[in-house]
Amino acid sequence: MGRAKLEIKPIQKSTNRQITYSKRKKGLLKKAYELSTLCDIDLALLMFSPSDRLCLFSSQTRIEDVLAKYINLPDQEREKYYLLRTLEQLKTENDMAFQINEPRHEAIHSDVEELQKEVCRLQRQLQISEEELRKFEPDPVRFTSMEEMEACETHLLSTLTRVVHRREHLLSRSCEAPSTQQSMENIEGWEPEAESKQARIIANSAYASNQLRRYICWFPSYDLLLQGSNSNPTQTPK
Amino acid sequence: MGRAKLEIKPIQKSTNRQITYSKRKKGLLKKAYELSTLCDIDLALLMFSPSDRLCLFSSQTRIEDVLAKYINLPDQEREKYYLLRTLEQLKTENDMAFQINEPRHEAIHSDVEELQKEVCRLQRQLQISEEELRKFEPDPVRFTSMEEMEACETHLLSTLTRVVHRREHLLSRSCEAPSTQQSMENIEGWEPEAESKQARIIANSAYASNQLRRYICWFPSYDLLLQGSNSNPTQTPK
DNA sequence: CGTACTATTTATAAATA
DNA sequence: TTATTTATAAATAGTAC
Repeated sequence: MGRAKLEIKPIQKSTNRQITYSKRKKGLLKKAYELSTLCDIDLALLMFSPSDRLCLFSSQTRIEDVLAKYINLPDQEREKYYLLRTLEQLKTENDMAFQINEPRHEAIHSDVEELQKEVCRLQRQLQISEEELRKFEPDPVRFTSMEEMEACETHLLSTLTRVVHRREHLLSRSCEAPSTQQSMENIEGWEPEAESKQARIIANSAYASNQLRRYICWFPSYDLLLQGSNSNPTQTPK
Repeated sequence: MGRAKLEIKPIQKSTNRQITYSKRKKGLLKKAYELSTLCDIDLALLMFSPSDRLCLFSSQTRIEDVLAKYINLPDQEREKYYLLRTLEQLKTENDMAFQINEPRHEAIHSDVEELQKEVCRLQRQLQISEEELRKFEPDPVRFTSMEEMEACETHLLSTLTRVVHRREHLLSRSCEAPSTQQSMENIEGWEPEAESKQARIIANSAYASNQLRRYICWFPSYDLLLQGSNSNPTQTPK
């Protein structure tokens, strides 16, 4: 349509390209609007102008919902494979529906495949991190076996032990005899060390030592965990 | 175009609607292809057929990148606000660009706003869950204060205690005197209870009781944690 | 950049196979 | 159903403002 037939290939002249974009964008938006209205369907159209500005059309909220589904995958288990399935259908559909004598099929195909891979990858990643979180934040009612419960306990205990040892290690480096209550009360006069992170830690240890003492009182068994430590263990208060 | 002028409003007859969809979909895809080729732009088109089947077109990989950005938000901090920004631009642009005498502007506007809210909500949610995970999986070297370290320990300990109490509770419900080694060896003859979850748990407790005994040997201080439990505490083996 | 004007091409509604 | 034909409506390339 138009005075002359225009070959479908990139327009070289920048001004012409911009003009054509403006005109055809308007047309495409109108067509999209008409189709979505006539057939009462959800439709979204996203494009970037030659100067890379975003232009968007969407008929309903469905497309946003699809994006939300992408994002909310962890929460909405039942919709997890929705997209993957529709993309699979699409690969077939595209070859059927897109009957233009241009070598676009391949590009579309590989785009879709990349998208599918990405979705798969993300689903795997999600599954992994969900499992990881379950290890830490278990719902005790949900346990189905004692082994599971024990694995959880072991995991928590080892993390806890690691943290406790770390603190114990830091305390022992900060004063020569941190194992007695006497010496723990003396740590208020320390000089912070050079290393920035440790300096900050040690600057807080006067407060921390008191907290630790109270902590041990609350949990009499707790200090026993420290006995596995390489550094001097804190003694149980009598 | 066509024998008669067609009003742009939802087609009532299902068959006609389906026919019009097929025809206009093809046309829209062609237009989208032509525009994206002529102007060398990134373009994506997503639509759902009247029977809710997905049809997609995309000119390059850009749109997938945008989706990937949505999805990868947690990983790619620097691109976190890209979409939000472009959506902001869009709100202005839409009013300018979409010059059709139809009351679509408002709908588009509110769609965009919803999207923006969704993005904000997800960013908040992400931040929260990241913090939550840090509580569980701390890098001890990263601690900047003793309070932080202690908060972490308390958190781990309370989770651990919760799990331990839960197990203790289940064991005590499953046999009358779970506190002696003798009675723990007798639990192999239990009748599983009616409740499905608990039934599964209890079916495993013969094995579990042995595991627990070994566990207590490995961590002599561990059973002391149980003393805060409401149910009968497990005794420390002598 | 936007509009307005055509001469043409293109899309497609309705009919038909 | 789905594909093809045909008459007509719509889009737009080139042009000028």
